[in-house]
Amino acid sequence: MVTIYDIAKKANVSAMTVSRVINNSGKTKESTRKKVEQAIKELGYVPNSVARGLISKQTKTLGLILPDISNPFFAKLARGAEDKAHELGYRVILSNTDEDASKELNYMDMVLSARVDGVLIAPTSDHSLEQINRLRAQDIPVVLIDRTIEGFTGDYVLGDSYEGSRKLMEHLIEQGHHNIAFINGPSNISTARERLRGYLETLRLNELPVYEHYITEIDFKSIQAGDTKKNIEQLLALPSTKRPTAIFAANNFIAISTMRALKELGMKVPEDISVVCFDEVEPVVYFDPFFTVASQPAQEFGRIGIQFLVERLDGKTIQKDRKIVLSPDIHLRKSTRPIK
Amino acid sequence: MVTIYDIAKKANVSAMTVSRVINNSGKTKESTRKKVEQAIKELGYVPNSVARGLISKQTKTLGLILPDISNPFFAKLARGAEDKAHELGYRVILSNTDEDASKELNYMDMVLSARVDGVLIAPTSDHSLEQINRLRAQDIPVVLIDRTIEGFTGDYVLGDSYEGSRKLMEHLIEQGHHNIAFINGPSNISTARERLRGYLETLRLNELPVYEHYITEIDFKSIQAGDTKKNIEQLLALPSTKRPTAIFAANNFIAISTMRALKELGMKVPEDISVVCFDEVEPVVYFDPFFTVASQPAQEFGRIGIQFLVERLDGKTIQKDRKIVLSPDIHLRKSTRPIK
DNA sequence: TTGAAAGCGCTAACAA
DNA sequence: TTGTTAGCGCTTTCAA
Repeated sequence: MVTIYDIAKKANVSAMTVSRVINNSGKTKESTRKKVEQAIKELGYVPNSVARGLISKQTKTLGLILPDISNPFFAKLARGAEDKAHELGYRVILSNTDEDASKELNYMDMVLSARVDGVLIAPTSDHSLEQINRLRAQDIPVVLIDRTIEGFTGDYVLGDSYEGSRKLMEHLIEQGHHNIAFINGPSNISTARERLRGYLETLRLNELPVYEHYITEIDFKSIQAGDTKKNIEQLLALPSTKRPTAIFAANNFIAISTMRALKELGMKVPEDISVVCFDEVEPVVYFDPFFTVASQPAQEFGRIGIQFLVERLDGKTIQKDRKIVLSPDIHLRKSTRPIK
Repeated sequence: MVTIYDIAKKANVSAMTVSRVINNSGKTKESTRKKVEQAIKELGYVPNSVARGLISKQTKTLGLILPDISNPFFAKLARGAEDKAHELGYRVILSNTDEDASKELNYMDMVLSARVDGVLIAPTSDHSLEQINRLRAQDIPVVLIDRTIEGFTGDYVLGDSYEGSRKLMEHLIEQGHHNIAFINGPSNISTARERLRGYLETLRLNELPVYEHYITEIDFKSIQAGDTKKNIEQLLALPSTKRPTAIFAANNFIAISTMRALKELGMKVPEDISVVCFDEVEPVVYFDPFFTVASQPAQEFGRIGIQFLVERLDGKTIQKDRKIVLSPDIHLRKSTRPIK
């Protein structure tokens, strides 16, 4: 592997001069710079970021910690993040937590040992705060993405879960639905709490009763295991007058598993029951927009998150926490229909 | 930031002893190890991989270079790769080339400067060979994923594009389709060449004529720009007896843009025209399997690719190139129908 | 079983 | 404008 000393020898200068040429720092005579650049080209030299990182304490690497990159929402977010990071001269290390706190901890150690300059994370739960503070203790800036955490101070980029929830619910109610079931994610994730808040508030504003048995929670692993069907079966087991006419699925994966369960149970959407959800069900949306959804600008989440992170690294002078909450777009499509 | 010297001081030993404890190398007395471990815990020490990497010339980091992580096929592949890498103790740096050779070159420099231990790449075209050889020249193992390159020697993990193509075509022909258009990806990508070979061979075996104007190519950027519509319009402009009754879209993104164009042009699938493609259109497939596809085990691509890569790093003793070609699964669904 | 010295590739600080 | 020296945090080598 070629080092600056090889270049120095070839160009008949000192290693320091080579360093200056590479970094465009200090003064170098035009002619020596030419010589050095020539040698670099001939030997195919590429600077060693590892050595550079050791001395400068900047690895130009960021950690991106997400629940699951195979969820199109997070894939888009990751794409936005990676693009922005690359624009700004940073590399991105990817991790998938599967919403599992122990995996998350594991990846925290990993990014710590890698000495990343900053971390963009969608935390698995409020308990992640402890891990985040571990990073903070090492002066590693952390920006939250998609979710916040109780007691967290710092930058974040979220979607407006409350607003999206309000709008989806209003839509259903306008369509005549009064019995609306809500299949939520785990309430230790902020988006779930906000979506529940929107659900309850909309019922209240419309003077509709809250039926506790309409509200269920399901976590990532249970969705994967196909347990959504149990939630649905319970709802359908209710006496026909009490059975929900619509389901609000709190995210795209819940919506998909809900659709699957409904199908297996012989229920047609929207004929027999209406369904709405958060997040697009991509990429099919491009040719057959089926779901009525609250769509979030995932790619923007990623771009802005990285932007904030890097600004913390560069400027260091930003005093105030920046908390961005992006509004979802409501798309009315074919998974809902008016009743009575 | 805590270093081994801080630990050494606290535990009243030398830095070297701390190093030995951390790495479980050499002999250390039980009691000193305890002392050191205690100090590590108290100070929250995490080893610095950067320093380690400088001396050991192993960064425990791999490069993953893909066209676009927001394509569910590559997202799944990335998920498999990241999981396997993590199991084996490696970090993954993610890059998106958008099938663009200059972006690819850019990322090659990036992984080179990061001194990754190995690279898993879906190359943008046969021209990527030059870049790959640059890595090889630095003794960085490269494993190809999803695609191969003319003149490449080394490990790869591909899907059997020829076989998938053959089977999709046989299915269409069995259904009575004789006029089958083929919208392919750019022929400088091996999968496109193999899929074309399968297309042509199936026509030949069935003694059907090849119509040159049925075969078109479209690249990544043109798909993004919505140009697929032009290809479709040309096909539909043919006199009705010569118009294709089915379209074979070479991948999921082409299929989606084809569906969209057909819709805009007032054509229904499968009523007016049948469509088949490569790769699942996820995640909708889980509740509404629409497309007749050749489905590839994307996650396996990633897992096996990383496995091969790390084996090169560890063993170094593998002489023979390992070339894995995984068969696709054909799923017959609702996007095709028999004619006449 | 433990420690001291040297050096990985680079750059900050100073000197020439 | 260019070069010398030292050291980032760690591990390899050799010595005790």
